[in-house]
Amino acid sequence: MSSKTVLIVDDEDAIREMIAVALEMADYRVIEAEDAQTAHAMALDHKPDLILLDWMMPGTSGIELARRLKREEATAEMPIILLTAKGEEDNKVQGLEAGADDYITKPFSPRELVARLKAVLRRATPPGIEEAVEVDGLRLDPTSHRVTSNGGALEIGPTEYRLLQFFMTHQERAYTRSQLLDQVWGGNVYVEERTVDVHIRRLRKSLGEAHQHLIQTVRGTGYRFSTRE
Amino acid sequence: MSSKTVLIVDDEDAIREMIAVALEMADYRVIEAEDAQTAHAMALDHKPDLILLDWMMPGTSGIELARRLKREEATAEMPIILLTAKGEEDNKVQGLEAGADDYITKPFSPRELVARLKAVLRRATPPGIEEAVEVDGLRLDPTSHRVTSNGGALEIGPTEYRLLQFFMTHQERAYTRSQLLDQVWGGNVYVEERTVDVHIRRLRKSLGEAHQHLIQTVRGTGYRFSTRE
DNA sequence: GAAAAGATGACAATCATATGACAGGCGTGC
DNA sequence: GCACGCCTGTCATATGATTGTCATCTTTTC
Repeated sequence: MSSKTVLIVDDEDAIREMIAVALEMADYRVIEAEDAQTAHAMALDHKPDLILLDWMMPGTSGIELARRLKREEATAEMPIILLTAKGEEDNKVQGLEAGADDYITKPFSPRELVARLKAVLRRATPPGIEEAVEVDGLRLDPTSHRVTSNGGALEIGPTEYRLLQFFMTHQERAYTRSQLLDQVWGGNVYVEERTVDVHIRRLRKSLGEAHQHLIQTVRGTGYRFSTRE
Repeated sequence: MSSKTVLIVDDEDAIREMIAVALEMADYRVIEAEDAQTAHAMALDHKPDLILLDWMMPGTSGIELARRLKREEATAEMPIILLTAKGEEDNKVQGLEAGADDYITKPFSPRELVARLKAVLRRATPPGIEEAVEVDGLRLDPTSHRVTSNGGALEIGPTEYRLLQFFMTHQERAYTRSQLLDQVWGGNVYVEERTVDVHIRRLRKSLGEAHQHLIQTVRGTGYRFSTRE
């Protein structure tokens, strides 16, 4: 799962640092800006997935920046969370009007910050709709996350599920072990190529007699999912 | 019966107010938004039972918002009634195409508004919200707010009840912890994802031997309610 | 038949989920 | 106002599934 990038905009080093640490621990990538000007440029350059914006800053204020970002098409979709000192309730309305997606009052706990950030990100990224694939009575349904063989549910591990999903959406084509590692395991993991063999075996086992012929060995190359032959 | 929540979206304060009063008299809970942005957020956060949407608004228009709401899964099921100025008959087609469930022409009487609103709500209320759902001898009856297993009443906490209700009305589908938090806890609460595990356990415990197999773990993903396997 | 490539079974480390316990919050009844 | 019990969310720990690797066996190729 690729981690999300968060842009922190605050004029105080200490606060930026504190937030950055909290977010990095929660496995987000973090970029920082200490004024609105820089922040605006970074938003355009790095396209962060979310912006944490301090309300009060010297020069262009946070809320002004929020408005500006929402006005421009390139940045309008980026969710914004405003940070503000306590007890400024009317700011809240103003903030949400400016297009902020959420609003956190200082002081806040790292836990709260991360939780709300997650919630906002979740809302901003509607899950893609995936369709079921069916071949020869073998059916993989991403919605229920289930694989059935002629109607009967199959026992299948997470990796084998991903492997099968990849194969079923890329049929009739041979892949090397290396390609499969990239596609199914993800770009930069370090595992032995032979490991693919093992998972292929596990997948075949899971598929059972009825369908294991669909996973074919291509000698000297790798594997292929095919209904033919 | 718990009263329904209606989200009013209109840029004119006076109109919102007028409608709000009418609806509150008819015993609906009312929330308001004056632009599409806010409305979208509120729809996600508060999960209103129905949305009253002004056709013409500055910025994102009503119809655009309608389309967006229908496109996203979390809001697709919410019925929408479009409000529009008189004599724009062709809007009607466009509106219904965008997924609106009904269409009211301004000016309208409060009586008419409430009547059509009721009608739409009646039509739109899916089973499980008002009607009982039953699966394999496990029965959840929203009217009496009661769960029975082969006739015998079950001890079940509020959260577990909502969780079960959600599951029974969304069967054969895998949900991540995150999605369950959104759907069952509501969009704006911040709790640990692991908390879901605990409530799943409590729910399973409540269901007892007879039915706990219906709540299935989908390793690496989340949980699923299913009668199969 | 020998070499090369793939299949298979076993295994230990790792990771995700299940479980039990606990403390704070909330409402109820006294 | 106060004690009580229920519900919740969180944590630490237990349990069990999954993963990557290796050694060994089988098949294919020439």
